[in-house]
Amino acid sequence: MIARASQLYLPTLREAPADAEALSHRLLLRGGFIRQLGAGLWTFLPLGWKVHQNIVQIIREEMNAIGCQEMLAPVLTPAELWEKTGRLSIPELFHLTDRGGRPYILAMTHEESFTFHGAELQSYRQLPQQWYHFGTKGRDEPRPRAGLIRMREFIMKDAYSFDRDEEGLEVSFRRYEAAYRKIFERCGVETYAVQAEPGMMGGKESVDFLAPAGSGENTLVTCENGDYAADLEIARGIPRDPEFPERLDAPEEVETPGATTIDSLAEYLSIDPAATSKAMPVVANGSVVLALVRGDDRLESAKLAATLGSDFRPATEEEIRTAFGADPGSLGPVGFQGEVVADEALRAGQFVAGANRTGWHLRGVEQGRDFQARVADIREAREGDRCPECGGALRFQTAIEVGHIFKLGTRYSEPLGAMFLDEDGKEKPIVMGSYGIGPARVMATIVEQRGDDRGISWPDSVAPYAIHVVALPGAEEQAEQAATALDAACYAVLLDDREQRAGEKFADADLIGCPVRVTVGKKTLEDGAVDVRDRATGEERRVALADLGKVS
RNA sequence: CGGGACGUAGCUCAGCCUGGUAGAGCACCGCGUUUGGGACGCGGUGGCCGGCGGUUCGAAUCCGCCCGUCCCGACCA
Repeated sequence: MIARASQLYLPTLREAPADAEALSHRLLLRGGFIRQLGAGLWTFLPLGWKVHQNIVQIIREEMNAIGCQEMLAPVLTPAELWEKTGRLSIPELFHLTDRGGRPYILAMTHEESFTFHGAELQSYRQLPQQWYHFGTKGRDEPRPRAGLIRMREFIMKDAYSFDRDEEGLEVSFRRYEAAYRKIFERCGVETYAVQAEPGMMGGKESVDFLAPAGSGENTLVTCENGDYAADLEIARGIPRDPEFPERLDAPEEVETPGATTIDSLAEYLSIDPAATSKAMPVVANGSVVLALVRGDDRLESAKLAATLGSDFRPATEEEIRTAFGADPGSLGPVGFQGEVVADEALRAGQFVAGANRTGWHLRGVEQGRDFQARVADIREAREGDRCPECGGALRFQTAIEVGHIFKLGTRYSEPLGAMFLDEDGKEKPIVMGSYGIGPARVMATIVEQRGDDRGISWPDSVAPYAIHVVALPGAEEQAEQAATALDAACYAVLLDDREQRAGEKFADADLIGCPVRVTVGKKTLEDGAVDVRDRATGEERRVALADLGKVS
């Protein structure tokens, strides 16, 4: 079937709305792939849906290839299931009731639903199982953004593995990891698999697939030598060494009037900001904990939360005065009665710290001698750090999270009673994993990574059409012939048969981004030829009309 | 949820400060000339100026409330 531009709903735009900033947002909108219905709500127009379906099909094939079975679970879900797993209070969850007042939620992911069905598995003989679906997710995002990058409703491929034990889960997990690499490769997307925080999934181990892009919500940290990649939230970097002042045998008080920031403190004392320490009092589990990082560093809250094993919040000024007897800006670990968590960078050396006396600091404060701290990696890696593996330079890029896989363990099987009887006759909870990919995010990522100022450049694997035949005035018939020949050779063909000027057709072709453009016009028809142009490279060659369909 | 901005034609925006019958470019429709990189001329269609209330003889314009959208942050499988 030849698609005719004159009949397609393909509303391309010369300009993007002023509020569209991300490249993928602008180009998908301008190319007539998507349209907005509301905040975080997007309709896929015919071409956009084609691309989405192509990505879905690649994912489907790779899931099937590892023995994963496709099914479909509803979006509307009895709230009871989420009550049992304790996830009913997640703020992003959409709640609703039916006419009888019974509570439901819109699934934002389907662990509960799949585990509910997994509970029907009875025996180790039925394990392992791998199930997946392309399910619609609803999320009451506080801030949808950037077109397809963060939506309130979207389709996700989520898969769930059911194993007897941790060893089985490990095998399943690695299989998905390998399948994901193939999927992203086939979609033409550059990704890095990195260790990540499990977040609300509450699992043990998780691997994030991050794709560097011009826009995105994650920061990918990679080493120039290719031996390290991590999400900024957990990235380890080696900071430069501070220039320490002369060593002191004991801390020494120094008056620092008005020096409440690291910059002003370092300037006042004429020392390297890296030779100071920054005190960040937080409240975790009802008590004040002092998080201490080097003066030139920033606290990475995800790392601190992981170290503390719980969420925390900044302490209020009142809590600070009660716990330290001083104002913020003069706080330090010496003499503090609560727990101190100090960053690795403070393990050795003497630093300036707040004296817990407003307007005063201490010089020569040493961890282990002057105060006792739990030493952990709680700083945010930053530009200029060196690689923890090889000492190479670290690179920071914004990235889109296109996939995330989790080892769930028995987080869901226990509360939902998904038990099986093992060989030894004992009842055990099923050990689970969950594995997600957002096809729309993959789509946005492809545009981010491959788009240019003129438009999109789809890889063959996901392109809405393989070949875009542009019919120029006076060559309509020959363009039909060319399209027919290509169609017969099994190419998906888009024929631009609209009554438009050449320039507009070319501009639209560049924007829409089919891999190959065939230009049929009077200029070359005298020689019985057409121009075949590669969208990605811009290379053009002349091919005899009679040879079309024989070559790719 | 905090900070900022915006809402006028399908799209991009002007008009608002200083109240007095709603504008431009692009798009769209018709005719003509053009036709290998977003043409030109002539003539047209299209707007509850986000909503409600207030001030005023009179509100797109001033004031208040609400709604919506975007950006930064918080948040985020």
